[in-house]
Amino acid sequence: MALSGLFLEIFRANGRLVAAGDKLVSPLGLTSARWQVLGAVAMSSAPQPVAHLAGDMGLARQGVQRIVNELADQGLLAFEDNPRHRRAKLVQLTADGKAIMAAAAKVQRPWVDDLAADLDAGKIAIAAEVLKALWNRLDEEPGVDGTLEQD
Amino acid sequence: MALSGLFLEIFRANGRLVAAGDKLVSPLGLTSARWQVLGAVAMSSAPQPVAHLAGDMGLARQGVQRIVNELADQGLLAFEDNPRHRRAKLVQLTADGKAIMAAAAKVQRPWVDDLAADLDAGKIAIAAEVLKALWNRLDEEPGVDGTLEQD
DNA sequence: TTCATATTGACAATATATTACCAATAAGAC
DNA sequence: GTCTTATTGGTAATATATTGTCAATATGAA
Repeated sequence: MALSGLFLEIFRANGRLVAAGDKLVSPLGLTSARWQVLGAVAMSSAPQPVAHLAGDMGLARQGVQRIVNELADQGLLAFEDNPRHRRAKLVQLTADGKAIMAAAAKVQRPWVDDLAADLDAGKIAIAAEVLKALWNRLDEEPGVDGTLEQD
Repeated sequence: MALSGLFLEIFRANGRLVAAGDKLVSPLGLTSARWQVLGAVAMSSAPQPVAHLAGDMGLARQGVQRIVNELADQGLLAFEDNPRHRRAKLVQLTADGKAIMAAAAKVQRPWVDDLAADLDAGKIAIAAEVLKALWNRLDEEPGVDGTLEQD
């Protein structure tokens, strides 16, 4: 089954990407996970509560919460009052957070460009399309009772 | 940059696959990680020491060691003396281990077939090819000093 | 309003992974 | 033979992520 083979490649690629990301941004005092959280905040058009960020990333709410709290302690993220929900504060990049993301982008760009040079752009697009279709199907996957579970 | 987008899809797909695998084999008392270790043992043509299995999986030796030890305590794996190395025992599936892998395959097959039905087989192959090329490049990636690090 | 439901954050327990370091073993250079 | 190096397993500390549970808050139905 070709699809099972793809699964193994996804596991392997994921591990290497996390390791490579850790190495890339460790001089900035970041890790892959923290960088990804900062990226999710940066990419969102408007400030989001933690639960929404976790949903975007496809991760459990609680894990993202832990990292967001630590990044806030570190001064890279800040909580803003949410007029629509008293508890669900909106997460924003601070000036320091924006600066560190700019620094990360600066080391990331040549690294990604170098990687991309060896790969076929059309095939990259197809791979991204397949993976997105795959995880979208997995998100819809019903439980044994036919319901979709949350949290 | 299209490649950066692919990275995000890999992270998302990885998380969903682990979650789906956990759900699939939890009735058997397995997790995704243990299932993958058992799979690595099953797929190897000859019994391997733990360090080789970890290399095949692209994971740190120590993490695989922990799971192998637990699976051995559970009676699913067994260590066999290695004539070429006194410490590096060879890991093998026990009868129980083979039975549980057969049971896992039985629930996995229809699940994978169902997923594959919605995806283009040719594109799956391309995606696997791209991911393999990607992590191969990441494995070669030199450190800042130009050397390849191990362990 | 009142009630049920969903969302959100907080906290704890656990599984999964990493890195770092050490000891035992093996292989090869000399 | 000796010495150096690489491989391998063991152990510990830590980061990452999951699930489970609870309380606070918001939403919508009755």
